[in-house]
Amino acid sequence: MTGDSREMKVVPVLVPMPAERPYSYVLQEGMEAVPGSIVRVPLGPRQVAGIVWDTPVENIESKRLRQVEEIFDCPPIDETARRFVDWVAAYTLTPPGLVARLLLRAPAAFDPEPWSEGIQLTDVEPDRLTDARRRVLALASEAPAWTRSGLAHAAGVSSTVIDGLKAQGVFETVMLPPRPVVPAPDPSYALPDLMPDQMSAAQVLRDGVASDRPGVTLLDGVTGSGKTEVYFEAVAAALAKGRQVLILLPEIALTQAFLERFQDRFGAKPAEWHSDLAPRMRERVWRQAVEGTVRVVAGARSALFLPFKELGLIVVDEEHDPAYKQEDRVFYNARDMAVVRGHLGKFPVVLASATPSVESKVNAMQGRYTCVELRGRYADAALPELKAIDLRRAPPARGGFLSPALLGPIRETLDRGEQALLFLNRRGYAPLTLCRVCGHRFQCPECSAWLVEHRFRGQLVCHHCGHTEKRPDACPECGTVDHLVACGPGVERIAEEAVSHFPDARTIVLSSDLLGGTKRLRMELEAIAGGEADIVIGTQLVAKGHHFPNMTLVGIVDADLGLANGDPRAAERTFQLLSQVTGRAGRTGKKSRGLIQTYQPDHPVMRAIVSGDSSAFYEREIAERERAALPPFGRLAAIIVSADSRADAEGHARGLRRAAPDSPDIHVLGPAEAPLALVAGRHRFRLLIHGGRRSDIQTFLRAMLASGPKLRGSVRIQVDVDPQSFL
DNA sequence: AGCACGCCGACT
DNA sequence: GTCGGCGTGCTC
Repeated sequence: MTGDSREMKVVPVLVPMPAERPYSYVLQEGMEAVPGSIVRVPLGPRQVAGIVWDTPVENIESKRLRQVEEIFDCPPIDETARRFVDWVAAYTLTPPGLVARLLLRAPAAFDPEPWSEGIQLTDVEPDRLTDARRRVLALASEAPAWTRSGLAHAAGVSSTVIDGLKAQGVFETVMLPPRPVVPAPDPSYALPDLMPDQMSAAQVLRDGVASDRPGVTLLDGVTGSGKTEVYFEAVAAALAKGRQVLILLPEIALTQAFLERFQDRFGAKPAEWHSDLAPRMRERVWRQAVEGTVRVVAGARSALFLPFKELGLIVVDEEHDPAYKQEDRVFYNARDMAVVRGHLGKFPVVLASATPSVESKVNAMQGRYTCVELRGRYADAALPELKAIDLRRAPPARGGFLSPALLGPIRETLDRGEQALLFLNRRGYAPLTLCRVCGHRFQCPECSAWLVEHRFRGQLVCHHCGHTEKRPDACPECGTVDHLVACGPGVERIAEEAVSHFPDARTIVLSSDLLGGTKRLRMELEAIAGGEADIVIGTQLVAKGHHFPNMTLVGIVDADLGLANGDPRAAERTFQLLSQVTGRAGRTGKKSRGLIQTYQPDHPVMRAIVSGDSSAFYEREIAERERAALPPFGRLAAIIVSADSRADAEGHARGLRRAAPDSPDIHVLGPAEAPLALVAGRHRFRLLIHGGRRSDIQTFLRAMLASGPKLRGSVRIQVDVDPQSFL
């Protein structure tokens, strides 16, 4: 070796920005990095954390290279997690750097947690004993080490007592390792008492975990059939094997009640991971996941990107829930990516739901997933009696929206001292306001959607873009005063109607525009569960999580709402939503019922809900999707327009339909649902195409470019993958 | 993603 | 004459 060519060690580093490939950096003298090491590197004017990657480094002029500043004292991100980042990046058309950023969401966690100072007993005897000293010494021998304040507090003495003993040498200082965020769960803490079908289902899941058999199991069980207890057995099996477990839940379902159920089974709570976790806790969970201290994490979708040391099972509860889709920056569906992570890590994945998504049903039918069904219900959770109210036969009184066939049962429920829930998935007072004189309709100036009246706030609000304006008294078109009429119902209007019928009942409206945010919402939900309301009128946020022990009547105000909005998943969503909402009435132990107001009592969704048998509904839905070449059957070019978010996409779709009337059917789905993307310009505009032949897509694009909205720059096809190729 | 640079409209 | 809008380009 010649003197001037001292060996320079160059490493690829994935930096947290939209780079298509890792950047190259030079290691300083004596630095040792392996793939997965977390490093601090200069990037432009600032310093960022990046991950040492393993794709070969290509030649960069050496004068452009900059040095790695620091290698963090942190276990390297493992091979599986790195392949997962690459996979997600390729599948979602996201630069790998941005995906890597999801893994690095806890900046302070790259340095080890500090050890804290503690004390432990020595052989030295104190010079004399006092009452306080006796208590301290008695307690101190019960554990190997204590913190100074912890021991003082436990013994009920001032910490000066400890200081005195320490000065004599009775205690000595020791360094204590960081405290685990949660105690270790014990897989055999409280073995459950399972019913026969739960037992066999649990056995299937346990076997999958025990035999290290990777693969996906769809756990399909009606509300109240005990799915949670069943998948807890899979969790127990994974824990017993020394593996970590991730339980994914839609954010709203991550409740105290769930954590307590887990604690009842395993003797300790799981670590939590969600968006409003305190930063300090977030860092501790991240660090303890990578070090393997934390054994079970219950988290929202972003928990999928925690750098687990030895993950051995993922459970996706409520797998059908749209909250698993992330539609900003990195577009992904956490349920699908969980399947991928399991596949790459060669461990099992359990998808649980009472109303599985059509995709998962198809995957189960076609043998990609193992299907485990739970049919039975606990005795004390008998199904509610469900009935459709045919609004053509029993119409509401003029100007109202509640049928006499629903009002009667509400009265009876109130008379029994029980609670009623009226469900309407529409915020505000009325979805449309018009002028009775000239017919003017209030529209959003930004996006041309109808403005929704919010009477409590005295505003007109666009539910699309958030635009608000004051509700005027006069028509802006013809100037006539006091002739504006509200059309159609929203929850506020239903509340008004309920109050007029039942003035003595305590009525409450629950919707996401409730002032006071999630905290207030949680309090309201608890108050309702505690019996502080008689009639609850709510949007879809009442569908999840909470148990209302005295809720014996559920009325669906407009079951048809949402069936006719052009969304290819409209029927599926409605089925899932209605079945969750009617399920709110089924867990009381008392006789309960669900009444469903509809103009289409023969619609497959209504039949499925009322009969409790969804098989015909799924069959039809699958056939329909297959015919229309919609997901999960992406064979033909079903064109989906999308942009940076679903709301944006709706706007683009409207523009596109106007500009290119000959374009194929345009279905708007969120970006997270579409694996093949055409990118026009840079960020502005994204067309996502589900399935389809490249030639069809190009034909469509050519037509669109000729007649469509102005597209910046060139249009290119980035990726071409089959939506199910990961299985 | 962040950040700098750069080129056209309303202001002390 | 400048402040500041956001369009464009770059980061090993």
